[in-house]
Amino acid sequence: MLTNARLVYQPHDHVRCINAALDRAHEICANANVRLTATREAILKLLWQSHQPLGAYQLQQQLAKVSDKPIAPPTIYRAIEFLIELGLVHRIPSLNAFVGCPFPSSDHSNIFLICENCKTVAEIADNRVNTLLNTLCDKANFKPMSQTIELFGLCPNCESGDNDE
Amino acid sequence: MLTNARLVYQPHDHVRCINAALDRAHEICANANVRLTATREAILKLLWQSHQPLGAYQLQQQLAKVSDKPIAPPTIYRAIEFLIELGLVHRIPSLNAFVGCPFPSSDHSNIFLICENCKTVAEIADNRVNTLLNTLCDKANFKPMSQTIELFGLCPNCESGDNDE
DNA sequence: AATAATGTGTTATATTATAACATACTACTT
DNA sequence: AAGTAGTATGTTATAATATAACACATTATT
Repeated sequence: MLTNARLVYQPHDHVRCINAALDRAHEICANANVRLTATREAILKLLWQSHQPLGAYQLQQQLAKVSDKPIAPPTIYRAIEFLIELGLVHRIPSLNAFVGCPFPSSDHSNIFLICENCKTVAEIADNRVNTLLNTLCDKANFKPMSQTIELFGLCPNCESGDNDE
Repeated sequence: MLTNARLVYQPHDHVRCINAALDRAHEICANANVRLTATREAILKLLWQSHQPLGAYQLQQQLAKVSDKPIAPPTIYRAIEFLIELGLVHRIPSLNAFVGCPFPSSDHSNIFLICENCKTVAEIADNRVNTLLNTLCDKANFKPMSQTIELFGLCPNCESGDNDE
């Protein structure tokens, strides 16, 4: 099992998250021989500012603060698309929002723990889940290609009464 | 395990699907002491016309053919909300669309098999999945409340080369 | 029939996402 | 270094999805 849950739910040095993510991104882009342009990197960085997913228009607003020129939605969506294709970012469909992937090079079971209170999202990858789902698909004669598993509930901080918003 | 996959992927008497769904709906509404109004019933019926999810505006168009008056989005969304709350309908977040639930009274693991070719959606409920996911949540100290599991791939008909659109 | 509760109509608008075409940048070739 | 193909972004407009706010209608109950 692979997860960033422990980290996400604890106070931690967030700069390290960001730097680690950017390092991974540079490496992955280099290997894939594609360009991590300024806009793309800026968006990835913004997505790692917290463990709460951001929508495209939130990203636009945040970018406006950083950059001098306003950036229009198509550019945002293009950059997001790029990052998703490389596995660096996930879309959380039920939130219409995007979050950085903590283990972009690993197998993706794409299990998201979404806190309904503070909106924090942690991710899990677990082979047993994939195995089990594959078994179910087999029985149904369904050939799975990709998946998104969204679990909604309360993170440890919010369940214990904290309001960590 | 509970699923409608076999049924969905085979030619079948569709009128029975619809009638069964409406019967269940009437019963559930009666038990809950809420009203299955004409609009709500019409929308549920439309959602059972096929096993392909429909968006709110598709529902609106279909309704326009049936009803005399045009029905505005808020009414559609209200009816959908009602049906979802009763467990009669699911939202498929990645499609922004809605589909009838084949076993509204049972435990919901909410596993959707979404065919990327013909868009057909089958549903599975399986306790092992829930058990496993609960175990993972426990380890992460996350308290799950609800979930949506979307599996994208090819249904048996589309994988075998048919184009069952 | 009066009333409260529930459901729908109506208008406007918010939010999310993409199409289509123009321009700019990058890397490679010669 | 200039030309060129490929890639990335800018720009404008608009499509698609969803909801807010308030008015009116219907239903159930007394």
